[in-house]
Amino acid sequence: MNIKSVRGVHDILPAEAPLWQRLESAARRVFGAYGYREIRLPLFERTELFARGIGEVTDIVQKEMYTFADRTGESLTLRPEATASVLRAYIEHGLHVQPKPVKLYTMGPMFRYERPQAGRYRQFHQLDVEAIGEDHPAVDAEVIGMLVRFFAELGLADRLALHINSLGDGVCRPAYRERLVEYLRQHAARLCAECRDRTERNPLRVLDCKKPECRPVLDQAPSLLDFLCDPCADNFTRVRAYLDAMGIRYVVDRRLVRGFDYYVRTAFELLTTELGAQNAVAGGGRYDGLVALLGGPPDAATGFAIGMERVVLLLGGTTTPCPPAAFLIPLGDQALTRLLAVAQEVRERGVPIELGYGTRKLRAELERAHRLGVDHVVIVGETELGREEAIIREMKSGSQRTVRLASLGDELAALPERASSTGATALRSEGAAACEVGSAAVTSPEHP
RNA sequence: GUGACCGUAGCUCAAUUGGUUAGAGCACUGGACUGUGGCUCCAGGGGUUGAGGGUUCGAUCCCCUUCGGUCACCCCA
Repeated sequence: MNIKSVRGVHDILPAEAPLWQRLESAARRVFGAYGYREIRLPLFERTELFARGIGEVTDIVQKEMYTFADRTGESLTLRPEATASVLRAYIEHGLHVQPKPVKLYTMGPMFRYERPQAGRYRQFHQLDVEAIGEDHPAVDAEVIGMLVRFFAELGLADRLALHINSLGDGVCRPAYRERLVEYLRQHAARLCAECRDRTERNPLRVLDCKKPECRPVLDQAPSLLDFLCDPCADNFTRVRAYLDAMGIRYVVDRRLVRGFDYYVRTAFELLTTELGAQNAVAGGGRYDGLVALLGGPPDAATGFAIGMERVVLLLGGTTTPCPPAAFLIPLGDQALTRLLAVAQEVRERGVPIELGYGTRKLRAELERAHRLGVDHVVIVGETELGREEAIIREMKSGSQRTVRLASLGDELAALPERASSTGATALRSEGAAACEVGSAAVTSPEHP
């Protein structure tokens, strides 16, 4: 039996990889402009880190972690999210001595043992951002502004809605929670079984229930926003004022909640209606208690995570490779030897070259060149070799010219540039179909 | 973890109530066309019908199990 990939994981094939490169380069560009620096982290940590950092009673820790014992018997876990690792590194390497806030981003795969579904996988990827050591509401607004800018950069701004809320803090939330539980118990008869159960376990999440029969009760439920203590209310007002000043549109969504106690005040999500049940493309908020909980200084922190698969789904489509500048067709072994050397030289100069291997008929090679979409083809057979010449054929017109074999490299390097030399996206000269060059595409200094 | 639907070639899909050698298009390779592409035609390579078991003279089709996919619940990115 053939070996197949594991459930819930997927390969990112060449047709799709340029989309990911586009995401990654947009992230580096945008986050860099806001002063964020990349941190690269291990994919697994001691299980204890996640158990403490995410919360023992959460679904993630209770049933979704990829946990295993290494050879010494120590319990390790593939990271289900990045925040705990970022903070662990922040504490472990004393990054807290740097000017605050310490602004970090990281990206890569996360692992959760869940049933796969549209926009949800067992190995998935996140872009993760954390601003640590500053509790000013402007940091929340600034981080949200960066998130919005990132999606604007990708052309997705008008397909996403920004929802924000305030979760209060350790002073005002307990009082609200008590009040909410009281209300939910009163109206338990009109709630679904799940909501009745959650009323005791995790009352804030009840507000999240999507079942229509629960809506009337939940819509009338007391709102956390009405219970915010003065400092939290002021904080939320200021966050919104900053967002308004930046011209960022949002809706205050009082159903937006977080499961863990260390989340305080600002919470936000970017939502879409285009991905089925998985409507959150990015989510974040403030978690002032977490650094201390993990054994660090009492530093405040705020941040967000972007689900990369979900962004790629929104971007949609696939890409076709950009054609090389020229296709070299040797006829026979001797010609191949010469053209291989020429190709090596021209590629050194950053010009993409495709090369035949002299094993097929000229006709077949030309057909292949045509299908690759190349503009120029070089033909060198016995005749040309004998004269130290090469034929350069312009495919569209069919016109050919003969050049000295010795100067073929210069001729090829001087071919008009088709691909955009700046971005990761270029248009084919035919105009219709877009093609992609790798984000590492090089333009040689001699040919800007 | 629960539920529904679905697995046939690299891709998109066929295959009479269960019927003998599982087909087509696209893609790939070659030929018609000895060293000159786009069009056309022909041919070829490719499949343990996801896997395992069962019923049957006979299973892609019916049954069971399992793996995977899709969607939803749960939860989240």
